[in-house]
Amino acid sequence: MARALDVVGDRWALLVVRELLLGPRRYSDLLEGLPGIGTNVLSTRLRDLRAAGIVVHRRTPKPTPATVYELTADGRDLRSVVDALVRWGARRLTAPDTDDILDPRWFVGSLAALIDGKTLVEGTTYRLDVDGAPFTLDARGGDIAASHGPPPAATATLKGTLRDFFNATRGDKTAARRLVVEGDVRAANKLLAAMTGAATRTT
Amino acid sequence: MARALDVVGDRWALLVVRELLLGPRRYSDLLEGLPGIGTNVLSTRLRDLRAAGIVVHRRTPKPTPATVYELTADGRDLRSVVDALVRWGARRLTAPDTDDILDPRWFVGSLAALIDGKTLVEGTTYRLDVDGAPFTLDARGGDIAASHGPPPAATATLKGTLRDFFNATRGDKTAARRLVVEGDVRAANKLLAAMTGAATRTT
DNA sequence: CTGCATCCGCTTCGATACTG
DNA sequence: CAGTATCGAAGCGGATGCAG
Repeated sequence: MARALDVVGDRWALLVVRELLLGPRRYSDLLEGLPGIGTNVLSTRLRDLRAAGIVVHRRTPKPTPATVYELTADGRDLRSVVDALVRWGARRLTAPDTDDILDPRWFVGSLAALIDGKTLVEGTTYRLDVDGAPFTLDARGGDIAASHGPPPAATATLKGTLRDFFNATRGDKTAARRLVVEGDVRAANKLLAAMTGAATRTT
Repeated sequence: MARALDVVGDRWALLVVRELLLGPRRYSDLLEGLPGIGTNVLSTRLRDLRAAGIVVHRRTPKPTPATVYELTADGRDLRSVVDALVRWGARRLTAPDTDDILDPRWFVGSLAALIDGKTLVEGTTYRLDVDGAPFTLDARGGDIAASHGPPPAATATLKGTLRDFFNATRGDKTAARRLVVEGDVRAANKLLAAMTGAATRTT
């Protein structure tokens, strides 16, 4: 464990990994996704994570010149660590302070960790539109992989505000009913059922 | 996750938790179990962890006056986080450097995280004597709980040097055969089989 | 505009020394 | 044994500068 903490024990390392678990991101995306990190710290973290073989950066000269950072296979394996932290931290999140949950990305990432993927049908792909931002939820191998951006093809789509999504995970069925469902209604209801109360479950 | 890291994201916090997962410990035990921590940092961490409801300290006036620190239920739940880190870090532990693995406590704690508890018989209690230090391994609920000290009653006992134990987890069958088995041989062999190659498995 | 590097004030760390 | 006090060094958060 000490070896693991040598690599991802720094204050921001796991938060950077968490951002990249949703898909590749640019330097400035990471900066705004990690409020308060400071540009020097981010560049140092990225360099360290790159040296540790957790992150790679790649240029995308296709449409616009930019560099994106993404996780290696080793980095993606940190999802078990991130998920464990999310699950443990979710129970201590007693008060849904208005300032606490700001970013749809954070919500979707946590959601994937909190839902029991085994209650969903293997291979189902969901599209979530949270405050207008599209995300993909993929049920495979008994757990759920989240990524930003819309899926090529979705089994079902859920749309709604971040607040309604959030309250739904805390057991608010009224909020859950406010979410707009499209596509396979049966599949959507399975996800809704799994979501409901996800943040308050002990497991 | 940010909330979780607020509490256990500090440099030594999870290492302190890891020590206490093996059972209650005194201040000076923790100091020597965490090389390089510095007494002021330890006292600060313990105060913070106590304020967060993860650790409590209790006086034991029975035989000798001393203060022991132990985890609350919330603190014990961090085992999933610690185990995830151990499993992730184990694969990066390529070289079995002679200086890397020093403490039998660290080995036993990692072992419990790396073994698949479902291959053992529910309720089995093992005693491990590693370099003469006794430990308890309890198979319950599909995973394995490790603690320091001998069990009241053991189904089987394994004795050996730390090096032999360690090499056994890396697939060295010669080292595994050097371990002395007492008690229920069938149960002991189940554990040995689960141990063998535990550190190199991908899962 | 993106992807950093540099400087600066401040907190925290690690080590040592000291006390109830 | 169980910490507190002190101190230099390192790292963090923030602002700014700057090349591609």
